[in-house]
Amino acid sequence: MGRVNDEDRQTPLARLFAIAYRDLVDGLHARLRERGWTDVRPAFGFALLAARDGPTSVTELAALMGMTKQAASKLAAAMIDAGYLVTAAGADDGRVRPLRLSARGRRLLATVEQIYAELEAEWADAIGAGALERLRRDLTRAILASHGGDMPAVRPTL
Amino acid sequence: MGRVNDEDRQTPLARLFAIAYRDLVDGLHARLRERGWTDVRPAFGFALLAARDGPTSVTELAALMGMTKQAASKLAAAMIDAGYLVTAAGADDGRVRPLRLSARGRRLLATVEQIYAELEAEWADAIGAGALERLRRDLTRAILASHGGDMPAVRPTL
DNA sequence: TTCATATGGTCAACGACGTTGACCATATGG
DNA sequence: CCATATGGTCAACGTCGTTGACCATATGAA
Repeated sequence: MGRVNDEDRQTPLARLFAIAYRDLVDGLHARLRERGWTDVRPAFGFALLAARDGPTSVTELAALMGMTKQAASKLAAAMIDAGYLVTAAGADDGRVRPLRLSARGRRLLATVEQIYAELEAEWADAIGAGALERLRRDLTRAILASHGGDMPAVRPTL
Repeated sequence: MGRVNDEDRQTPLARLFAIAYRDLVDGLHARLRERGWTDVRPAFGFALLAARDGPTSVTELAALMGMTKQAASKLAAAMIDAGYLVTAAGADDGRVRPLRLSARGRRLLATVEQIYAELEAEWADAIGAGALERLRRDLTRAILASHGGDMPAVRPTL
């Protein structure tokens, strides 16, 4: 007793976050594959959410995901290729090309939301629903506090 | 009141983890740059920790970081190139090439630990030390629970 | 109207980083 | 002494993001 060994050292938060994130993302995509969605790339998830409530645009996507317009443009192209997004007409501004979910995209989104709910439910089983909500609340608070009250992009925009 | 808008929907845990992780990692590297460490790549951090308490090896590195031996080999080469690691002789097993911290690597590690402590202290200021430890405990518990009690690699080994 | 400037979006070249596959060197147990 | 496992490297490739150059449309001011 009293000796500080490796295990006594607290695991760095960064490591915990990295592990937790990959757990969820890998779990999601593993289950998607099990259910026949074999061409869903990890980056698709957040883009689907962005288009959930209405058309997005390349620039919006870029801001949400904290990447350049060029990268967002490639991502959108890949998702259009895969049949999850379609470019829609009808923007007031002639420069923007609205992106919206295709029928298949809506089906994927529904599946993603269902699987994701399962994953969070499993976390709740593991540590208790109360602890899970506490975790979400603490984490949200910490992030908001260090960003002046705004929820930042998935990756901070550089 | 009563209307469910975007902000009422709970932010997915995965998104929170992704943001939190990048916050810490980017914060660390930004401050390293400020202090003159300009050639530190994000992947170096966990490798430094691996070599903290004694020599590692490419295979150990690979296991810790959840990547292939080949990728770990490249990472080690980059860190040797940059002068943070040295290959040491003196393994019982003639196949392994022990990796240990150079003097410069030890100085970097000390700086990283100091900055990292600052970052966690800022989180503690933001949400309270108690809440931060609670967060760490809940998260650790959740991860361990879904991995049969072992702390997994940063990225799950495939 | 017209021009300067800002903004949405694309194309092309490149770089960082990981993967697979083939291969060599050393251990280790019949 | 050989079969097999394990530590490590080299080479080719894929994914995904970046920078830089560029085009098209808006917008405000002269």
